[in-house]
Amino acid sequence: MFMTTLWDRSRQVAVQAILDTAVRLFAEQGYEQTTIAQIAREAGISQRSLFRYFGTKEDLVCGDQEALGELLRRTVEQQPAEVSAWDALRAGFEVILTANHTPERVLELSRLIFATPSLHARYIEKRLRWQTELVPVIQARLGTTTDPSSPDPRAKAIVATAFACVDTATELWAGHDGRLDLADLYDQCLAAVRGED
Amino acid sequence: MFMTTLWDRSRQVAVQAILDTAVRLFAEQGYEQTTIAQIAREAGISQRSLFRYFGTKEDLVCGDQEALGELLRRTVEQQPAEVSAWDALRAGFEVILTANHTPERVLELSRLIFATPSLHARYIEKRLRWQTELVPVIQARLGTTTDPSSPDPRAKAIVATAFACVDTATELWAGHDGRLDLADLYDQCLAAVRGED
DNA sequence: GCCTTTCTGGCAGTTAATGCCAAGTGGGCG
DNA sequence: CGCCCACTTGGCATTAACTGCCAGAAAGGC
Repeated sequence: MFMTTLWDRSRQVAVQAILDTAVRLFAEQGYEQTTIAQIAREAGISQRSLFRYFGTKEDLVCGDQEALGELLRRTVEQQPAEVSAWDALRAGFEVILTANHTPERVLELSRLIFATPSLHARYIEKRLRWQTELVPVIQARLGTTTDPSSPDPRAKAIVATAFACVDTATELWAGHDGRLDLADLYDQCLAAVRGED
Repeated sequence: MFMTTLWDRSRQVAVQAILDTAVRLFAEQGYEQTTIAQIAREAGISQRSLFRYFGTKEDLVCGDQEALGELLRRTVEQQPAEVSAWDALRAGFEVILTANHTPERVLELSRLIFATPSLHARYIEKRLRWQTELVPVIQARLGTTTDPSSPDPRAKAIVATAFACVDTATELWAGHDGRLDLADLYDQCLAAVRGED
């Protein structure tokens, strides 16, 4: 049923308000210099409730990635069978890009993540979970290896490399204030790695 | 001068004692369940001094990586000019591998790192610093790009990919209790990514 | 309107980490 | 040996990120 309870709605509003406050403060004075207490105060919420919405401070920046990971996996999975592993991953990344928030918000968050080592690390860690979910999908697309006695690292390696290129492209993109084309940068990274193309 | 003062020596002893205590406790009861207070108590040192030796709890596991990063950078840098970027990086990784502790200790630490999210994040963070240090070295080996107007993502992408393969190989290696050859796994990963070879 | 379910806020407590200061210890020197 | 300087150590207080607990408020079903 379309039972959007008031709880759900006010929750959505609260989450957005907290998120806006947090991102603004992070941009103004840096991530480490901003305390949870300050965010809670300015967002008009108790510290305790803030921790109920976002389990950790880092989740304020890279928290909503679970849904995106699911979208990515499904997109890659549903590519036609004749599409190569690399192209399937590329298609997935493309969808994620457009499904994201506004480009300005993405740019702001990217800058924050790449400027804060602990955030960058946590961000990559979240993405590692996406990677493990994608490995079987890519493995299926590669077919079985000729030697079934030793484990097949191909899928793992391909997925890890694709993400490394996404990361590299995003960092460059954020460093140039979004003036370059992200998809184009990704292609350049992949070309540099794979030689031909 | 070769002035190995008593301070330096006792410092070395203390560091080793703390490290042994910490790794043992982490293996016995897990990383998160072990407190700094407990490590300090069992190592016979004050909590305050422990923090002077190791700035953070995470450094107890992946702390001595600064020296390794330096070694890696220098090794890659000193490869002959005719060695390709990929081979130079491979040579660097090879040196690091053998320069490390005993394989058992490495295996133990790897398992701990891959099993503990916060440790994994910190480990990634340290490696990201290695990457940024290596990018100019690889860039020099690649030569300048034909189009100087747009930034050159090649070095960044190559370094990121090489590390992604190291990470993939290490995870597989740790998952198989070190029964496989790490260098061999790395080569397989790179072959899967780069096609030929 | 009443009762159950769920959410909220405050409070105390834990843990990692940092600054400060007094006390201890090694090392050089007359 | 005794003295002084440099450096280290340990305890204390403090901060910031979390977590558990409990009382009270708000929402939803009847």
